[in-house]
Amino acid sequence: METNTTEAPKKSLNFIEAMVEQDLREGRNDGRIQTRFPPEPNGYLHIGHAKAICLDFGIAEKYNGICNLRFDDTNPVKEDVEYVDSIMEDIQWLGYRWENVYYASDYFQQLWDLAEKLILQGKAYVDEQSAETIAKQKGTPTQAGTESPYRNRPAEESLALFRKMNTGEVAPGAMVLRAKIDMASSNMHMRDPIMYRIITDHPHHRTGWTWKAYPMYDYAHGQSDYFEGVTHSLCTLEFEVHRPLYDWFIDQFKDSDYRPRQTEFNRLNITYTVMSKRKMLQLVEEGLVSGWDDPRMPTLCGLRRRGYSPEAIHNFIDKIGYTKYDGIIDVGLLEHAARETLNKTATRVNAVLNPVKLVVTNYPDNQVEKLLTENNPEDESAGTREILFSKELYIEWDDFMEEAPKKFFRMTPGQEVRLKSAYIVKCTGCKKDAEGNIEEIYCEYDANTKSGMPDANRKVKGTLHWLSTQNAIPAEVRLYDRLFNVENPSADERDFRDLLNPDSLKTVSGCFVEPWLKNQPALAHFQFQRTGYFNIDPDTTPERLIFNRTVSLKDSWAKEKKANA
RNA sequence: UGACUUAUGGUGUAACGGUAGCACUACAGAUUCUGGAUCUGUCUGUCCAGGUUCGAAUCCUGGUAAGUCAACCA
Repeated sequence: METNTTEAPKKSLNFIEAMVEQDLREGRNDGRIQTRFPPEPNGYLHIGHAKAICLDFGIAEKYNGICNLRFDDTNPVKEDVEYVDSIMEDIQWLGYRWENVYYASDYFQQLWDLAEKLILQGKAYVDEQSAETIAKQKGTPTQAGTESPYRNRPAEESLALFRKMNTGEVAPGAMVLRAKIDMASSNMHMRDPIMYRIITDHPHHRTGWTWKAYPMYDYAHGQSDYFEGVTHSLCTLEFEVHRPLYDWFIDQFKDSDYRPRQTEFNRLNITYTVMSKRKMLQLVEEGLVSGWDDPRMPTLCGLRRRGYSPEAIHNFIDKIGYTKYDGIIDVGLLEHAARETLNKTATRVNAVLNPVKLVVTNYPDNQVEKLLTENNPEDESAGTREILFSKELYIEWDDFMEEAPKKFFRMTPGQEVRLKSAYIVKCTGCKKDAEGNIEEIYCEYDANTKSGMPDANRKVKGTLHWLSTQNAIPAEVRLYDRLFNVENPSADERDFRDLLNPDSLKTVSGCFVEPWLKNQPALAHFQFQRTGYFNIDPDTTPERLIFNRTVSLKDSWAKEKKANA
């Protein structure tokens, strides 16, 4: 008796979902689930952030919780509203809605009050040593640090100085507030970490010049979680060593059973790609790419411009999973996710990237026919459209060989091929100039083999895409390849700029496409039949139609050619 | 020569003490009006050494390897 044959196979939980379900079973935090996505507004979101976003928002969605967006804006030197806007746009593009938007800067007063309390309890002190001295005293991972001479100053003294830190009376760098924990801890982060530093030369993007002393990440982040009622604070592996400090701060202030908990997962690495904000910024600033939204960039705006849909991103994130193992994902998986998603939705069109003229010698000179072709064989509801056939056509250079190997199923003298949605034609030769360069190719068509007619079912090995010279319109096509030549640029000892792939962008002009593509909106995506998935670049103007290649189609002929080369 | 974390085919990810499975890749075949798509099949794996157990990828001990940490960044 099989009762559940119609049920989808149960997808196994990742370790975070398993943890959440256990927390739910145990009634932790009253069964409440709350997460947050906490970007610093100092750069554009990339595919690695998408992984975190899908987890933060996904967990909340799945377990009837809420997820807030919180900007961790505690360092006015680096942050800007420009980034706030793009971050919100990208999250929404991915299809998520936050419950609330918060800013760590919303809590500056609360954080300040708590810090004063900590000082009064003798758990924090103002240190007047220089940054260098403090760094030196910190010790090394294998060597304990030494205590600051200011460590045991009276609490009232620290409090008075702390207040001065925020009035402008104290120069940046002259004083910091430190938590008094353990200078001998094996965890460097517990060696009296800095809680506040003075920044006076940059206005904060939200609070302006109001504050002179700003809280550091470790203090502000955990407490913000606590203020908001976050239950699951999910972050990447490099924050693992921060967790004891996160917990320490929570312990100092916690006044009920509620407690947020930090859990770390592996960040996303992809082959032939860099995922560091610093390196991306460098690529942009040094003009090595055209901008944050260069289609070769792993930023969300770059992927969007490249032709990736939110569905393709989700599809990819679903495949890679969440663990604590710091590996590197094959970029082929990202490409596969794009093909898989686009295959179902992209309208098939004819586009000839590298055209050569094909003359159907036995076709009437001035005749033109309208033929029907399907928009998407994967989706019958996509319907059909008309295309124009005439005596003179364009086909790809790659589809002709005067002397071809046996496995070449395309245009070569004496061989029959099908012109997609049109006729079966037989190649009869070509015309050459004085130097022997081929100028045009000749063939004869069989009038009884028009698509839909009985003779059209004749077996031919190859089917070619084509365009009529009567109505094809010119276009520019940008072909993208991986940005880097080495699998793992971050692990390479050479300067990452020396590892760039010089052929990551090939601009091809003189292409031809179907005329109706002129009127499509930016980012609209298509499959260029037998070639790949392409979308309309926002640089497109009425005079200049530009396409980006999102990803090529799998090409077993290219593989065959390579194998025999 | 410290602390924390991790280790399953080429890559990523399952198996929660009981048949090592899935996806991508690669390779073969079927099919096809896209050399696309689809379908079928094949190759390849539990880091090492001990221990506990009827039984270990899973638990324990010890190695080995990798990642992270010494910003007044987040």
